[in-house]
Amino acid sequence: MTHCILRIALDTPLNAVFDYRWVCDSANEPQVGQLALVPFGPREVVGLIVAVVHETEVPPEKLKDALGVRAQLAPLSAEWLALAGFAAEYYQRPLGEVALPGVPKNLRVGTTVALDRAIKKLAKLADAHDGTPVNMPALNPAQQEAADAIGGARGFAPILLYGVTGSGKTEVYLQACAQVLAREPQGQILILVPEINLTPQLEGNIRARFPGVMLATLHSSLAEGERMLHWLAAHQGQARIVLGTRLAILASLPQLKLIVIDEEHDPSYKQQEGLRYSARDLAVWRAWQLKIPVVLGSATPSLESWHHAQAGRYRKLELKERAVSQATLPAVKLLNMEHHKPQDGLTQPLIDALKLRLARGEQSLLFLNRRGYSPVICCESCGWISDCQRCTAFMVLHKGERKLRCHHCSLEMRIPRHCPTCGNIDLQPLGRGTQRVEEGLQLLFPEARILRIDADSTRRKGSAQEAFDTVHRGDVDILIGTQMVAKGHDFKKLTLVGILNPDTALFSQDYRASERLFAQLMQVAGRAGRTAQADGGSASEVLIQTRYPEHPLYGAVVNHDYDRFATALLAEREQAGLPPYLYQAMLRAEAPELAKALEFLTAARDCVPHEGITINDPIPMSMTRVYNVDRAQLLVESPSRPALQAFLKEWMLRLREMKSRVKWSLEVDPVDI
DNA sequence: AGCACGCCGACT
DNA sequence: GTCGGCGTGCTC
Repeated sequence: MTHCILRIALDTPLNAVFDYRWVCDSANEPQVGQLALVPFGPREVVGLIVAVVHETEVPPEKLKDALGVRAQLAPLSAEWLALAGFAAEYYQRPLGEVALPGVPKNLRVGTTVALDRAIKKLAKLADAHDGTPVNMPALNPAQQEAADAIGGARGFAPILLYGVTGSGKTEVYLQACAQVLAREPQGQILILVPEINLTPQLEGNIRARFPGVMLATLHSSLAEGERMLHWLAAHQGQARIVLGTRLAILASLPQLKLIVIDEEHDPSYKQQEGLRYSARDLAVWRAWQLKIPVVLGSATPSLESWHHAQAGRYRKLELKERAVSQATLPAVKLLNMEHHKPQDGLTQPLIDALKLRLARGEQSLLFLNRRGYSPVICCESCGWISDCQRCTAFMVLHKGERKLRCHHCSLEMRIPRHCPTCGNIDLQPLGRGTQRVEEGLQLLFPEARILRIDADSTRRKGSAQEAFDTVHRGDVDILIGTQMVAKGHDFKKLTLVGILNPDTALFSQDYRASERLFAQLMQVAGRAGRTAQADGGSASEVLIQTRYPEHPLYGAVVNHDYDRFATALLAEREQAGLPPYLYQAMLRAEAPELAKALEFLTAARDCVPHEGITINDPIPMSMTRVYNVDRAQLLVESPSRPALQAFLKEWMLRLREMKSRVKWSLEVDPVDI
């Protein structure tokens, strides 16, 4: 019996590893990659063993004994540790903060009963390794070519699968998966989707197609017991297909042979708090590390991926046709709101188009990315508007609940009967959200079955699914919704899409806004006409109400021309010196007083030399105050990623030394500027 | 980040 | 007299 020292990463913002004593004979030492229970301050926590050594600098009186090693669990592989290590370094966070949050909570507590139970349960399940697919539909030639290219790819192979909405990308993934499963008897496949709740049919499709393989899902709304089981099934190599959201990119997958990122342009692949990683970027790194193919699928690829494809670094596979023969892309028309004055937010041509669909028994979808009744109310006589007391934002009118609500801090108040400043009783709603459009529709079409789907109408768990089921059953004539309705769904009877107020994003300060708007419009337009019309006649259409019909973005949407739009946008980015031609990081600070936040950022700007790095001036964030805290930001740029990385590493050391009381955080490759 | 320790205001 | 406010300091 001797002692060894376990060097352990813990889930704490402290940028350090911690050493613990452990009694073991030298033949039976714990292994790197195992989890261990240790005392940490007044608590007991589970950490990750990153080294087993025999000496330590830590003075003996500080050194504590580890309490236990999770020996039942196979160590996390060296490759997985390297992935976590890379992410930690790249995003400038401590290793423990990257490696541990993805580990199921039941593995991170003092007791191992849940772990032992899960291991036993999985051992009972027969190893389902028969990758033979059933009911494989025939592919069209372009789909077949893509599936074969992915299935046949060897080594590191980043592939951009660029296919119009409805072109059958999912079928390509599934058949490529079938090829990989057949070739690699133990191989695992990771499929990432933006939001699992919006793609419930994908899980069903995979299960139905591959009845002989174990499928595990990983996403944030899993119950703890399930999360444990699924994580373990992936870690032990039993689950051969893992379907998950961005957090699944950090799953332990010892036999990983293929990664698929569906809708790779989707902003939800970027984590927006804590460790701000891009699951898409980590997926490409992971594929590179393991020398395996990675498929990035989209109808509107991110400019980053498009740029890589144009430069030949990614292989581009294109699906130009809709998969269902006779299902054509919808005709997109712009309705100039200067010519057609809207009533209740709807122009006459759109109203007529809705009438036509009602008469034909077809479905319509109205898209308005703004929930609530109206985004603000104001007093007509003194100009008072419904500002939030705690945020730089308006209180949104929710008429049904008779409340004003701030969408940023959730502050609620009753609708004032009269103006709080001048007493005038004539308070007017300004602008319109989905609730107000719904109300207008009910007046215009009293006989129609109208359904609203947004975050407010689907707050109860499972209610979103119920709502979508209602639409799929055909029990809805007009669907009005926010971006929730834009993704994924195949509405068979849908032949009209109306887009109500997209103009605001055209003139945003954020240079990525137009890229996002374009993707969103293409996505929602793609909901229409996904099935062949029986009579062949009732073509589907998309009507966009705008004040700027001459804007090139709309021109590109009308022509379904992502290619040209992306090329133009990339040229602009290159000329303006913006990503992907430049690498960025954002330092953000928050404090009760804006001046304190700005002061910190100014000090940060000057605290370290920065040759080859551009540090901009600190500025207040566009929404400066949220929940009584003022926020400011400092943008750092460099044309060289390694140079930026080297600078950030040094910078973080200095900033931590500053011991400022201001709360700050760094985001590498920021998406919201 | 947690969590404890520590030293000053309004309550049973 | 104490409950508790959040400043500051530590975690192998």
